[in-house]
Amino acid sequence: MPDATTEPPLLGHEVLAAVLQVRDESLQVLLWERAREPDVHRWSLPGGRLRLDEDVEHSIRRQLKEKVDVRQLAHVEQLAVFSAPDRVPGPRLVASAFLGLVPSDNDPEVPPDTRWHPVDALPTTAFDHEAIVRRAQHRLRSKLSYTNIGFALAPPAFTMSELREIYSAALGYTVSSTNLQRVLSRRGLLEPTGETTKPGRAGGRPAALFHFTVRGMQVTDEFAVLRPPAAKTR
Amino acid sequence: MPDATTEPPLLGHEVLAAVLQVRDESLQVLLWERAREPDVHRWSLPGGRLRLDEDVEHSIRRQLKEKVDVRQLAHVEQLAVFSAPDRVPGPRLVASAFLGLVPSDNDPEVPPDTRWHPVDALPTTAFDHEAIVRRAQHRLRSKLSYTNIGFALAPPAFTMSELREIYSAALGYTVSSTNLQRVLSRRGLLEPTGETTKPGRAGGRPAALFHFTVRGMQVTDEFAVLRPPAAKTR
DNA sequence: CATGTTTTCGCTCCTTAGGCGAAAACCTCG
DNA sequence: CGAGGTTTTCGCCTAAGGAGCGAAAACATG
Repeated sequence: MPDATTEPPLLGHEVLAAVLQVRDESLQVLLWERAREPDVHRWSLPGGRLRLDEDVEHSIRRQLKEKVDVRQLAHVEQLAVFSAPDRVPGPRLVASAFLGLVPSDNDPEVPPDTRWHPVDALPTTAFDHEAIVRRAQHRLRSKLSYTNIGFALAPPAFTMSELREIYSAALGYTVSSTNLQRVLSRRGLLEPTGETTKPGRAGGRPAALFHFTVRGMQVTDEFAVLRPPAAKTR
Repeated sequence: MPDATTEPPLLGHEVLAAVLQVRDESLQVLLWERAREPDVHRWSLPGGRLRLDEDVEHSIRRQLKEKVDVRQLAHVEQLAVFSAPDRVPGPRLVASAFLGLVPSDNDPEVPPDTRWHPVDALPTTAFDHEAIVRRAQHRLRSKLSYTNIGFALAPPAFTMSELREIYSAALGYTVSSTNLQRVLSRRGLLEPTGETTKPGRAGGRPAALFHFTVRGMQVTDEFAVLRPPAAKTR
């Protein structure tokens, strides 16, 4: 409520993103190494200050574009606000945290101080950034199960084995490609392209290529377990 | 990143809550009528400025305690940050929005300028508060289906008919008490207390009383559709 | 005690997740 | 070029959870 009774407290606001990608069979997050105090040499999430003329979504997209070359962000969503008064030393700074997803087929160019780190083997992180990564990881895992967010981790076309590996890496447990295909197809999210890949040098049956349908390409958190009444088909 | 290179922009931060409760068979939200410009006489969400010594969760809880007497908030969770530069007139103000849930059995005392409004018949709201209410409603509906958040809307003990009405009102469509009981019981969230109610003046079989189990009393968004491998029983 | 009302329970059906093994389709090597 | 090895695909089955429906149970009233 914009009242100017006394003096309203003003504070800094930053946006941070845990950008996740499956690479080398594991889920990894993009971090850069701090060169200055505080928390020198600790690893922190990309992001930066919120400008006065932009909302947080614009801001995180701009910052990611500026600091690291991540144009192919397939999905970005808010995670939560991190606002503990002492979350960073110095003047109060509130953070809007985001989850970003990059399809596994591209390898964006990143500055020299920036690296991908497996989320299961994080280096010492700065401030509360590890908590943010954990939150991102948890959100991704949940949504992989009950939404179609998987498309944001997968390349435009893929074999079921490839998709299986992506899902397995992100979920942290092995999923079978048989079942994965069934589930995604049944929901109308998956479609064969018609093409097949040539088998590896070890032989094996050539794999069919799939891609997500248009319907599968935007995130829907529509997924009821207590379903709406059965729409009475006649 | 706390760098003092140039001058980091400072901005105001408020916390707002869409407090929802099922009353009179419909899902309602707590709003108060603005007495001052801007947006006089429009209805807005309870909340207020974030203080420098508290995080947003503390802040919203404090503000709700101060402005309206809602001590029995069964559940509070972050919704999202609303940060459009022009979301309120005047100096920049970012909002952290929350969802709050009040069990249907209590009728908290509220100030005279404050009213409950059915979410399906909102009055003209101030600023972007309607969007926040919509978001809250959507979040509630989703989570009712795939989590056990329902306990926060229900009284400590209830009949299945009562719970059915609560769920129906919140979800916006009729659910059967038979199925509701089955689903919740199977998940180990529901338990009969052993007691029964006396039937109304119209007669009828006395209804058994239920309550949520301890396990059902904290929100778990654990709900995988792609389930972890079957834990190999034997 | 007949009638009306509300709740509860048992049975069945359908959809979806998951498992498993056989068949299909390719490779390489002798 | 056929045997053996590899990888993918497909069909068939099971299990589990959600949903529907009607009968039975348990009360009230006149």
